[in-house]
Amino acid sequence: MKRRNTHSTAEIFEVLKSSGNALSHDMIQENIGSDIDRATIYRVLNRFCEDGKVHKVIGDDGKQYFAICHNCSGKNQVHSHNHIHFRCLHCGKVECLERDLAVPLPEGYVAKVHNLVISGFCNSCS
Amino acid sequence: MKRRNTHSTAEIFEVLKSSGNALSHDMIQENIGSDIDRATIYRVLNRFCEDGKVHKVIGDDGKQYFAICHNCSGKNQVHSHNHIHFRCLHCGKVECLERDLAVPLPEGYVAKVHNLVISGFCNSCS
DNA sequence: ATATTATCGCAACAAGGTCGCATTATGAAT
DNA sequence: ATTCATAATGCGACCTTGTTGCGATAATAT
Ligand SMILES: [Mn+2]
Ligand SMILES: [Mn+2]
Ligand SMILES: [Zn+2]
Ligand SMILES: [Zn+2]
Repeated sequence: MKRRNTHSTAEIFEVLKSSGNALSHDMIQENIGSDIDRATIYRVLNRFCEDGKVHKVIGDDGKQYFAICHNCSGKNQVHSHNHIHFRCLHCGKVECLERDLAVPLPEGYVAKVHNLVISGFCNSCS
Repeated sequence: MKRRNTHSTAEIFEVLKSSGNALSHDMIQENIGSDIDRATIYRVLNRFCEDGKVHKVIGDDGKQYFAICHNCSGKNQVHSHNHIHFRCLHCGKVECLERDLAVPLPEGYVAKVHNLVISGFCNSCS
């Protein structure tokens, strides 16, 4: 299962990188030049996640958002990013607030995945 | 639009209360005695939310979970609960960790809704 | 008891995401 | 350069979660 370099993967990664934010599937499809199938986009994104190049967040709208990983060592499927994400209710932007958050859990609880989203109005929209 | 007391509302609220956790639609349908239609359950739950009796969390599985509000003054549709929720990857339980969390946002950002979920293994499953 | 209308049940719908499968095209081997 | 194995794609079908329209039912007030 060695990865291949395809047009799709290159373009999708480029869109994610140049955006700098977390993007949903349809945001990616809009910002992309060529026509790439929905299923392909999801498959590419999930592959990126497996490879530790990208992480996924579920928004409070129930949609999946994908953002490039920074300082992400592990290549595991689940690389926990314990930072907050902010989703603007006006412009739709979803960004990673890179400041890490220490979350205290009760005794005996083991955290595997952090999915922290705050929605509201961003600095450009408030 | 005055609310009426129906079997459905009573039963659903009772299930939520006796459970003590945040429940998804299908969890409610399982734990309920009678047969209540899916659409009705959602409508009842959304009414509860509007009335400030219940709050909703989107899990990292993309599903909606509903939990009874404690210390919730406002009757607004959006009553922000800035506490963490924990979803157990083994037993499926979703609970409100009632300890409030102070989240620092960058200048100019206005928080409206908090959707904070950590998944992993609870004390009974770790 | 009657009237009003909030709520219900059912079916249809919509959105987001996944999967199976035949086809394409990447990267390695010759 | 050609051939080969198979990763990746496109398309359609499918699934799950949740919402909506509408006629039927039942909760409350008079
Ligand atoms: Mn992030
Ligand atoms: Mn809660
Ligand atoms: Zn904005
Ligand atoms: Zn558990």
